[in-house]
Amino acid sequence: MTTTGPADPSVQPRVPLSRERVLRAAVDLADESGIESVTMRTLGQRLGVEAMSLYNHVSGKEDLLDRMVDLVVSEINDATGEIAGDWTTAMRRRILAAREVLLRHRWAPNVLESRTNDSAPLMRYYESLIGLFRAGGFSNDLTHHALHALGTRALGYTHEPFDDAQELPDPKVIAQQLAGEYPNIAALLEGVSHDPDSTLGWCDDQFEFEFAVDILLDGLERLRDRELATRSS
Amino acid sequence: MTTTGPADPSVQPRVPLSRERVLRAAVDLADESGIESVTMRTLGQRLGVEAMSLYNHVSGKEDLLDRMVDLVVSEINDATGEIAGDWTTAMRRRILAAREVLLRHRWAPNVLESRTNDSAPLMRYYESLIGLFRAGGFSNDLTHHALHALGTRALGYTHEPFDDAQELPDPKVIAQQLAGEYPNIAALLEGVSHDPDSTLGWCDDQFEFEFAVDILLDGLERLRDRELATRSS
DNA sequence: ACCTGAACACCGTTCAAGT
DNA sequence: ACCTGAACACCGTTCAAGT
Repeated sequence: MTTTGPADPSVQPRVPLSRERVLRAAVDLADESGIESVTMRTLGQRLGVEAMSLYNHVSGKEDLLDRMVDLVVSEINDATGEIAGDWTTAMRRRILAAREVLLRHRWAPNVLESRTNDSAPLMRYYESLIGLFRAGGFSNDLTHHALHALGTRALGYTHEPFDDAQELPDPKVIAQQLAGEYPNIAALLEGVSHDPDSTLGWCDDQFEFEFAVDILLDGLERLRDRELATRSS
Repeated sequence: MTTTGPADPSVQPRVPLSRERVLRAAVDLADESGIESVTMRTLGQRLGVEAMSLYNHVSGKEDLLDRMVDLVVSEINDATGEIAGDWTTAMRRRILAAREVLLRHRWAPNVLESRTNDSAPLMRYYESLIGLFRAGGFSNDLTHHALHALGTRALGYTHEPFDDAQELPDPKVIAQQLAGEYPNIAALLEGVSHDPDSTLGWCDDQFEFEFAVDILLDGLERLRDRELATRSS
């Protein structure tokens, strides 16, 4: 068995705390146990240190959260920076690549939205998206509207009001329970039993996300074409 | 001056606490001072009672938040229930009416998304939306995808990653500061100075919201028409 | 049946003290 | 320069006690 005496350099307490290590540990902790488990005390514990030591590397909880978001958005930039090509396919691929990153950090969207300070990595991401729109022939105005229309989908995620209602049991059973009070919902749920190709009854998040992105990108492209046509006339 | 003796029925402590009063007070408090100010202690204080008394009318903080959301969604149902007509205009008007309600309760979207229990008023709202789609000739599948595509916009709101960056000072000044690091963002911001009709530089939330809703509704209608065409062929 | 006071287990954070 | 222990001001919540 290996000795873990104070001279052993592989032993935990030897590696010194740093801002970098604190932030990485916070992201890992949030990935594993959820953002609500990221408290100064548990984070310190994970790093083998008292909570108060963290304040030497981070100015407080808000700063910690700001920098955690920065790390995640930097990951998005790394994953999407190289993606180029004609604007619709490039935009689509970037958005889906961003989505993959966020699926690894499910706490990130909510934290991102709670931030009030702007983030340099986020600026860089939008810088690159705007470049794509402009190269695709979009006017300033249409680019602006397009960013708003995509909203958080530009970053690869979306909020849905029924986020947690997705682990449904057999939709047919539920449909019968709801038939009295909610006939339309019940009929919708029953749709799945009559049509074997239906995607109803379970929700394929990836499909639904792409479905919505495609509607938006198609619509935006149509508006750009119209814009180009009126401009040249 | 009026006497406020113990026999005066108009004096505050006389009106007894009730579940209804607790919930109304909580919504009012959140509207006025933000959701973070809704603590059991401050809510009790507002009602002239100790925090612990609230537990006689509400099973806890989570229950309180559930019911606060229910109140707001009920308001949406009241505002939208009567709106009928051909599906695009009816859907559009309902969504915009829901938006007006949520603009009066800005804390509601975030709380709604943090809920894990499903809400009867929310079910009723979706029941009515689904009815609109079905009456408009949408298949079960397309109705399902449509609800996902609309996402929270079906309820009249949307999350944008730059929510707080909207009280910008002069966009031209910002553009110059950003020109070095973010040339595309800067160019976008400068667009406003070259085009007097541009909507850039400030963000008209209502315009942007309707812009996105219209893209989605147009796209959905197009898909429905295609669906109807293939079905009848 | 409803309300209260004291207490508990958690937060983030400050500060004086250690090395 | 970095880490610690004790303390403070907040949370939500429990519980025994009052009326």
